[in-house]
Amino acid sequence: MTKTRRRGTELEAAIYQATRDILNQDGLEQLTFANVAERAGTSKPVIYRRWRSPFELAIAAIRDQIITENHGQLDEVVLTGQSLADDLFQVFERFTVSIDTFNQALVIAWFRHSDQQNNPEVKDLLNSVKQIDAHAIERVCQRAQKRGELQVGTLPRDLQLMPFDWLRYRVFANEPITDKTLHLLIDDFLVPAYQHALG
Amino acid sequence: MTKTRRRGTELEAAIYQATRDILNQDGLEQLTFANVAERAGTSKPVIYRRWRSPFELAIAAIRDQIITENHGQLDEVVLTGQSLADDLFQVFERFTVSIDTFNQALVIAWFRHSDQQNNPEVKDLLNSVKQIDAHAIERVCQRAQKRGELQVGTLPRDLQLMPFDWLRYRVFANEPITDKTLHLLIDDFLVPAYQHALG
DNA sequence: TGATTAAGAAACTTTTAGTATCTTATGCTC
DNA sequence: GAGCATAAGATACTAAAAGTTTCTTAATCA
Repeated sequence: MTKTRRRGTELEAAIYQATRDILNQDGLEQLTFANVAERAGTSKPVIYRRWRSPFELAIAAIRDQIITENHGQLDEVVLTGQSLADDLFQVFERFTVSIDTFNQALVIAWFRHSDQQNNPEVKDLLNSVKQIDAHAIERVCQRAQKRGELQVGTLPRDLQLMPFDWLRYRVFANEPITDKTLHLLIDDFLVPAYQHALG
Repeated sequence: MTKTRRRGTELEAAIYQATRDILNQDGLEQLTFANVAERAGTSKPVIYRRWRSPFELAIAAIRDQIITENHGQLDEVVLTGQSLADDLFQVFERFTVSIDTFNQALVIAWFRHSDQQNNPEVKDLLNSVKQIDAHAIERVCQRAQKRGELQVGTLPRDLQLMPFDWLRYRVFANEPITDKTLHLLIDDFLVPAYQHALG
């Protein structure tokens, strides 16, 4: 019989981890408070005291991961490419690592039929992620401008975010993302489009 | 007390309609057999006899709508544009009418954590929709080729489908789609990309 | 060291999903 | 048109899971 009890931040971290494990391994359908409690080695009331529903918990757990772990690094990737295309490839290769988690938040929002108006948590998450994505592209463009590949200027926000949207959609629709996919995106779409917009 | 009883196709149509109403108005979370039965003016056992779960019913109802009503018309849109950009606009404007329904199928697949391998119904749906979308683009390109705007050739499949993917993503992420959005997509992305690929 | 807070176990209540049974309307066959 | 097979729909039941309450005791802090 264990006499030790976790509490506070340590306990919450364990609950978040258990939540994400269930989401990734078994899917949203299996995300119940009972399952989370068992996996985190705690009990239902502990979880009920903190979150109102498995969905709130899921959003919190996803937020925790995106903000603290994965995504914050995207706009800090060290760019070493010799061209616009090279740099873009580096950004997107890093990006593909952490897509799944974010999509789950959107699926949850859809499932609950609550748009961002009703769901400030999801809205915040979305905005902070967009901010990071756009910044990564800005860095790439600035390097290309220094090289003389692009003229000076800033791309429209929707243009900046489009490749990220598309890659997320592919994951959502269960389409593979390979190096070839990324090269198609970069060579046939982005470089021509950027040159057209800043050319 | 009503003595009249619907059966067969008529009854199924009512159940499909009730299912879609619930999906659109209340979301997937509210899609239970009890709710569907009540809304369709029938009873639970009738529905249990035909479908195994609310998800199977949802896929069937969505399939019913996409195949029979909305989407089949996309590649039959009468194109009257004077340019590649005009024609593309006409296709996408028509496309935006029927996106929601399709995304719901993807959300359901995600929720159940079943990819297309496990879910032939979803796979079929996806493929038939992709076929239609790609064909619509092919028609537009052929017209542009006759006009001399593009060289002869066929775009890669992923390139053909990219704008549809992106628009679906925007709906999924609750981003607005306006005429301005479409013009950005067409003028800054597609036309340069198509000219690059067939230029 | 005593007081306060919160974790965790267990039992309980309530709700909902899923099933079984039965009556009777519908539509087909002879 | 009478009788028969099929399936709709009402009702009640069963089983499982969600959600809640209570209580004991570990952790933390004054």
